[in-house]
This record gives sequence, C-alpha cells and structure tokens, in this order.
Amino acid sequence: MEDRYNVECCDFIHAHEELVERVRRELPGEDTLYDLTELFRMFGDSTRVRILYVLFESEMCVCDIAQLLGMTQSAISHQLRALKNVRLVKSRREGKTVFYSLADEHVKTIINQGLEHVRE
Amino acid sequence: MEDRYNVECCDFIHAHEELVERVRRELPGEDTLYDLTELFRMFGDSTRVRILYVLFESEMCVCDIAQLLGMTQSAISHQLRALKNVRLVKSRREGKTVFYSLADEHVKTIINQGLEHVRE
DNA sequence: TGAACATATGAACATCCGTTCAATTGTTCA
DNA sequence: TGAACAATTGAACGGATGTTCATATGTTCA
Repeated sequence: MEDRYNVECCDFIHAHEELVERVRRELPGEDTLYDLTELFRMFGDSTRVRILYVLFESEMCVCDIAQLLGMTQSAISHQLRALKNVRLVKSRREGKTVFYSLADEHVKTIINQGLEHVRE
Repeated sequence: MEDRYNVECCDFIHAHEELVERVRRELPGEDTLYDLTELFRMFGDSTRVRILYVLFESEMCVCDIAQLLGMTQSAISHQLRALKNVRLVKSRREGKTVFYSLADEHVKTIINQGLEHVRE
C-alpha cells in the first residue's frame, strides 16, 4: 500500500521529516474524523440550515416548520432526525405534536463563523 | 403552492404570527444560503478535512499531500480545486511544483468549533 | 527541442443522499 | 372504541459527489 503511491507520484517526499511527523501526530483519528465530517455534513444542506435558522427564533413543531419552509412534513421529519442524530437538535412531545429546538448554542456559533467567511 | 402544503399537513400554523414574521425576516437569502452550505459541504468530507489539517502545519505541494494521506495525486488535486473555489485554500507555483496553503485563519476556527461539539 | 516531472482536467463509474410516496405509530377527544 | 390529526418510517427514485483512469498542460534541464 505504501509503495503504490510512491510509484505514481513524485518518488520522494519533499517536506522535512520533522514536518511529516508533526502532521501525522496532529491528524485526528478515524473516529473523530468521522464524527467531525458527519457534523459538518449537516450544515452542508440548505434545507437543514433553514431548519436550524427557524429554530434560532423558537422551538417549533414539525408541521409549522414544514409550512414555514414550504416543504412536506415528511421531508422535514427526515432531516430533523438527521439533526437529532448528531445532537444539534432535541425534541419534546406535547400531546400529538412534537416540538424541536436547538440542542445548544454551538450551532449558532458555527453557522455565524461560516457566514463571516462567506461575507469575506 | 401555498395551498398544497396546507392540505397535507396541519390546516393552520400553530406559531404566533409575530414569530413567523421574525423567522421570515431572519432567514438568509437564496444566495448566501447557497454559499454557506457550499462552504460547509467542504468540511463534510474526510479527505478534504485531512487536507486542511495537513495545511495547518505548513504549506505543501500536491504530491506530498497525496503521499502523506495515502491517496492518488489526482484525487488530491480535484479536492484542492474544490477547496480553492470556496477560498479556503490558496496556491503558489514554484517551478514545477505548486504549493497550497490555508487562505485564512477562519478554517481553523470553524474546524475547532466542530471538534468542540463532537467532543461534547 | 525533447525527455522527465508535477499538476490539472474531463469522462466514467459507483456510491451516497434528499425527497417523495405510501403506510405505520402514537396521541387526543368525542 | 374509532375517527382525526401529528409525526415517523422505509423503500424507491433521481440527482449529486468522490475517486479513478487516461490524457493534457506547464515547467525544468540537458
């Protein structure tokens, strides 16, 4: 496996040995890397970001979110589940309706950080 | 279009009119929403995150990144282009080789924010 | 100029992902 | 209990996406 890439690319690594070591040391492990990308993937879809934006203002039931965003309740429910899986959102049942809300304040921070970058 | 969703879901919106208005006002426009999700999508793939992590330490040429991560130079090149399109990364040519580096410090902040969330 | 090297690019392929549709679960209230 | 409503779920479909492969571009140096 290590030879394969030496052949098809430059035949030696240009970077200093010490630098390569440092990179190898700092690189996150498989598991955290997976969790991290899984988290960011949530912010990589406009429907989910819009849902989060709605929840910035207040907790809200699935149906209201669907109407606000002009989408089917099923689509919203699927996405809410995804958001819940990575703990960006939590839910609470009250009779027939289920209210969703942000799990913590990290969400706002992350999105705002992104907005800052987008707005140069 | 507005009727369609009223039929298949709850027949009235539960949230207060004032809240609905506030949400509508705060929701980002189409364009910023697109840019924002496009940005976060970059952090939603483990190859790209690993590339960024490598660049945390130092600027580096395509070939070295490929070897460090055990991937083909073509795959890395494709991803670097994507990262460059959203200005997360910039490049500089020196003879035959092209060095890539982080475009700004936002990248670290965003990733660290994500790590914080992942690590509860 | 031509050979060697580093990078970039486009098409093709397989996989992933968001939405829809149909059906199910769970709750209320008459 | 049964009708009505809110939400969830799983399968299926179409479109997006990451990697590979083959090839092209750009640079150096003899």
